Amino acid sequence: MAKIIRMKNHPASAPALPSLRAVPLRLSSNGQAVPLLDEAERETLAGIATLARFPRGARLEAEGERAVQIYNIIEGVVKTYRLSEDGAAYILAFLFPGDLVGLYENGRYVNSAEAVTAVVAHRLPIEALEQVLQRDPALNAHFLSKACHDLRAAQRHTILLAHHDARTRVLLFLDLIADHASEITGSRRIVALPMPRTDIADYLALSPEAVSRTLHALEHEGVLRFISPRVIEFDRRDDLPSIHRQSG
Amino acid sequence: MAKIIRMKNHPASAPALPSLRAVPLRLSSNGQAVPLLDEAERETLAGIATLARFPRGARLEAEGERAVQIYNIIEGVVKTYRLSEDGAAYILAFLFPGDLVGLYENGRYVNSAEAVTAVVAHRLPIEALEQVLQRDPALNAHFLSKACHDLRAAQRHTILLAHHDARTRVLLFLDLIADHASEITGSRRIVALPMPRTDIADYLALSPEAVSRTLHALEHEGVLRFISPRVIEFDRRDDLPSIHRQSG
DNA sequence: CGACCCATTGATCGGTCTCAAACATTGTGG
DNA sequence: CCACAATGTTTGAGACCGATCAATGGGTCG
Repeated sequence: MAKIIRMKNHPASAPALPSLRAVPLRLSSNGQAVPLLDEAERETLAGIATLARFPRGARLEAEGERAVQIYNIIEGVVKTYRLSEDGAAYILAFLFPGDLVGLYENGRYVNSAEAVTAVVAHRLPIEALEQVLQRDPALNAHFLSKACHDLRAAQRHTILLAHHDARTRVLLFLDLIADHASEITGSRRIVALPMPRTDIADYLALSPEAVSRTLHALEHEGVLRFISPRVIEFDRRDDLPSIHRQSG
Repeated sequence: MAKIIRMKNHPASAPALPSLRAVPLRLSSNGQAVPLLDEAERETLAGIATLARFPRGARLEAEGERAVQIYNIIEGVVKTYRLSEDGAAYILAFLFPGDLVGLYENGRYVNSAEAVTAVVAHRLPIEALEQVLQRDPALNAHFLSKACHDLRAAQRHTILLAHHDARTRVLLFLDLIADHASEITGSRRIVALPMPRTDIADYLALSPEAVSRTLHALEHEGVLRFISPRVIEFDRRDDLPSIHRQSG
């Protein structure tokens, strides 16, 4: 059961148009993430996009490579990471449908990216994308909103790591992942963890053993319940510091 | 000695125009941070900006406040942070001249910001700024570049925190701060630390005691030398994992 | 010169890492 | 359909490192 539960139905013959999901900068009704692009903007992006499919474990890009394209995820989960010299991985983010993959600097990718599950994505050539953004200020503004959204997400990750105890980190992680891959079932939520424990550990800066121990300690506390190793029933704790919530 | 060493000379009567510093997205000669804006763009921003001065310790904005303006730092150092319920602070970034302060979401500031030193900044009203960006796609693209730059900086912070040992965190911090506030003196560099140990600790997710101990341990190793508690002579170590360097 | 903030140092405690091994799950081929 | 292999996951025991609590020392500014 390694696939996201909340999966949209879309026939393989007609994949969804490009889409950016983010919490808007301006005041909106609720502080939740919403699709930023209107139909015309999605069509504009589709005009320069080609479809790409990746099996689980495939690498979308590598740190230091010349950046020629970015990806817009339609379906599946991607992780971005860096490798240290001793082989340890530092996972920077898990990316979901509506996210962009391919942050670059000085013409080269900053991070590596790998498919955690099977992934379908739009491939957007950088050259064409920059021209489109230059001609369409509103679209450019949406990419700026998305960048700000990702910056806030990175800051939440920072705050997660700033907590010393494994318990808080794991709870914050579950809270984070539940926003993307969960399904409400009565008063509790079923949360699917698309990635192995090692990836969770590399994201939380914990050992896989500590992740496992902490999850089971939380089960004994009654905070969550295992349905399978990758699927848990989880009721968001309200005693988490409000500082970590999506919309402050 | 709490002020930045590498300080530009500018008469108080004619403050510098707004400026954005970042590593460009596109391939450039060296991978270093450079001013993004040309003279016309700086004048455009100056047209909507008003000058603001803050003494050390002044708060520029608070988490949750309605966002009406952002700041472009001309001189001084600002920290952005969040407070947890028990009063602990999580410092997310130290910001320097050429940086922007005031990340917001859903119309409200995400973080609090406070002047670490005396600060001079341009106040940019959000409403006017968005109109200017809408009319000037190139300027908009530069703000996108800056957002990507800040995202990469946040990821570097994440990787810093992912390291377990205090020694590595402190070395990475010194490397980071040296890019902004250092002066070459022969083969070594004089690095000024504008902030107290408690702020360093809150940025590194260490206790102030651990920061102090680690700095002195590094002095005993010969990696650095104290000139005063806030000024050290520091030669960038080459045995740091390359993963952390500014340009990969 | 004194008061306050900041920085440093010391001892104990606790939590996570590490190393090691058993167990479960998934996918594959006979 | 079952046996097997390869991941992936869980559990256990001891060592290490930074947090914590407490107290002293130093700098700076009024």
